[in-house]
Amino acid sequence: MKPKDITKTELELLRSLWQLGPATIRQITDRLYPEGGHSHYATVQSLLGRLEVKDCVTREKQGRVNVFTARVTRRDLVAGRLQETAESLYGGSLRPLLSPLVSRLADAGELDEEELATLSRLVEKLDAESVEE
Amino acid sequence: MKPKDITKTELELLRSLWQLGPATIRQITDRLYPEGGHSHYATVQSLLGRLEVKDCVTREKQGRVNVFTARVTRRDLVAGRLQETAESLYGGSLRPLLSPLVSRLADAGELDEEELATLSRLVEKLDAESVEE
DNA sequence: TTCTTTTCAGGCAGTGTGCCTGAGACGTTG
DNA sequence: CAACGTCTCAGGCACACTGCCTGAAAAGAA
Repeated sequence: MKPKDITKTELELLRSLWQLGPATIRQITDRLYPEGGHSHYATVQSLLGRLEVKDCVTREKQGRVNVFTARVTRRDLVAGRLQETAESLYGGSLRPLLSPLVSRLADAGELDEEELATLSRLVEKLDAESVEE
Repeated sequence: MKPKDITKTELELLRSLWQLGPATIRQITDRLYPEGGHSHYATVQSLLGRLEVKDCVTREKQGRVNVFTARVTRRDLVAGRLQETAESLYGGSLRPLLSPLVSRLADAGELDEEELATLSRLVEKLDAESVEE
């Protein structure tokens, strides 16, 4: 159960499913390739098939058509990526991710003064506990 | 300058460089493949070459041998991964990463009561500001 | 010289990715 | 009915990447 090895194109499909909700190949194709012909339709189908074996999507036959539903949320994917990053770089520990994240949040100006202060204090404390780098 | 597309094997080399400091192919090979022969030596060389074109490593000729030095830190790689995740899933905004990270930190028991409380309060506030999911 | 070590150039099988063709199944419309 | 459009499945293809390896040359050590 590792919903991680998702390619950019596959992610586009998931995006569509998140927005549309359960949808048919046709609906997704029209969304990603307006003006798309038979080949694009088949491409979407291919990718959906791959997403299905990756357990990221379910297929349900409604009458004659297949309706696909996303089985993972954006949050699931984020969590998976964070886990993966922690594993490959810090032996599974997630705490070392906090400091870089806060740094970048600060740089990007995505936090206000007070939030930043709170976080910085906390990160500093955490980093002091563990020997860094 | 995107130090991200690093494979698991390449990461092993970087690990070695981080630990050894500037090192020769021989040193790295002995570390990763004790008992390794010519082919392993060449493998390491190949991978170092690829890391070089990815700007993750520098090569410097000292006398007859090449000495390789890591050009990225573990922190750089983490930051890159976070950025990448934010881009592919949230259009570049890093803030939505905070909430899942804190959740997992809590689940993993990597924080004490007080730290958790502080973070939870902050995350809750942030999530309230932005419409989530 | 002979042996060892380092280096470079290049290749190869396996896999993943994105895309596409072809053909059949089914219903609709003339 | 026949013609058409839509949906589905099976399969394939070119390209790139990954990890690994061979072969041979250059340069010092014995």
